Amino acid sequence: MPATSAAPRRRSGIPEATVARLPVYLRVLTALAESGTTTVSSDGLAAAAGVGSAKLRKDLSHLGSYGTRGVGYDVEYLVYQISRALGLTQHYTVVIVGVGNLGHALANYAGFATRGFQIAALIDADHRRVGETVNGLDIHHLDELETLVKEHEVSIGVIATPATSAQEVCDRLVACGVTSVLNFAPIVLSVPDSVDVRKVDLSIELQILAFHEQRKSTGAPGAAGVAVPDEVRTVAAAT
Amino acid sequence: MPATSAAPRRRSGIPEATVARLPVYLRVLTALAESGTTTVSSDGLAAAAGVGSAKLRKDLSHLGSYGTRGVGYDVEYLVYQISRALGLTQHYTVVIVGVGNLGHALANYAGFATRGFQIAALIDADHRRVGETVNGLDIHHLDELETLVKEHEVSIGVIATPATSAQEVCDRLVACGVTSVLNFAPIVLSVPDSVDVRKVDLSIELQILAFHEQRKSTGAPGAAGVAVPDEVRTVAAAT
DNA sequence: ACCGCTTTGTGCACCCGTTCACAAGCGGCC
DNA sequence: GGCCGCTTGTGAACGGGTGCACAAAGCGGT
Repeated sequence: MPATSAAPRRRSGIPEATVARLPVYLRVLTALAESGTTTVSSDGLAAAAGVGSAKLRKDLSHLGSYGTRGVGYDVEYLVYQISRALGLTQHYTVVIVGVGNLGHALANYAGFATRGFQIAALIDADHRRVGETVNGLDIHHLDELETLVKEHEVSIGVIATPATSAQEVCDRLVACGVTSVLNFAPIVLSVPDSVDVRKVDLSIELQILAFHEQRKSTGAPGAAGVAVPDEVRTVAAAT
Repeated sequence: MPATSAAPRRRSGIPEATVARLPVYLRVLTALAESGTTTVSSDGLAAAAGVGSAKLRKDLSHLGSYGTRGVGYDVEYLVYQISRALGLTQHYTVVIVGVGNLGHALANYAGFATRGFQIAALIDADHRRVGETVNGLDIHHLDELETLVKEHEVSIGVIATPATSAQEVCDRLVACGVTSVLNFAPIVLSVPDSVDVRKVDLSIELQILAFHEQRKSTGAPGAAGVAVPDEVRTVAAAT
């Protein structure tokens, strides 16, 4: 059965919506730290992260009271606390399955290593790619998936394969102990409830933007209720 | 400085949460159509999309009553209605800025063209890449950005540049009329309220997974048989 | 030592989204 | 033609998230 969606997982004290924002705060804070800033107010941090200051304070309050009234937050300390809350003080091992264009991009992505994620292996189904090296990482064949996952105690699998093989790869990952999956293939994966899946879908994001584009181009001042226009007015698009 | 507002956008009749799921339904439906299925029930469609059937029906009810009680939904008709609701019956032109690994992946991604998004141009700051061809598309230099955007009436910009140049590129896109931005760079972009921004952030997704991994490993070990060192028992008193 | 300024942390009310449960509606079977 | 089973569409209850507004709490200046 597909788990999916936002389950009411409250075993931890931190709301899911907050968890989703913590990495953003973390990134902004590390940038601040590198620029030499030692202290930041909730207003400042909120502005940099693109959220409201009240929301930010409430988010941080779920981790504990790590600010100083009248002053703000100590950047370095907050970085540590957020990292710990997110579990980034541990090390996670990752495999990337599918070394096409996207797989290459992922293998070269700096954001992985800098947050404690170690890429244990790149895996591809194409024998011709096996043996190649991307960003210092060897490409292994799909046959070795189980061996590699167990050997490196991989806990997170990244699927960057074509849609047709994504479910099969996912099943194999889950079967040998992977408990979290990041899926870039444009399909809905079925996994046991015990496995977390997050998906990143380029096409979906574009379509959501298209929806908002449409709203803008239809003028739409205050239409309520409404006759659904079968035809939409485009500004100047005649093909 | 206009910070990005994650405010509830209620200007259209369709809730934002529903809009985010419509592309998923659309994908499942097109797959069904290709496999020859002509009608589908809310239960069947919901299962394939990984959501609850009640939620699916409520989502679709926002578009209108396009189902037949006792029967289900006509696949082809529903595809059309969702496409129309999302604005995919219109034609959108896209530029991709930054032709690194990720840019290549995007340029080759089939999901763009198949949903009515046309890539007008690939743009990169590196002169050495200019003139190359990716997936039949020429790479132009960053200097031509304004010209290309205006000439092709681009409405959506995709930013796949390094973080350092993302804000500048974004500003230039907005300045010459782009009203929607899909950002892959790991920074928070500042844009006027009139511009929609969606971000896709690999690192953030991984960190969210890490959080859930942590929860699993600190909870009940013994599922799946992967031994994890449990040195992270720093839990403060939970009230 | 006190006062006033600043900023955090949070109680509260509101709103969006999810879920349940069921009446309404449609097709097919007898 | 009437009944029966199936499925949609939706009213209503519920829960989580957001934003407001303010009291509590430090710090610096006098």
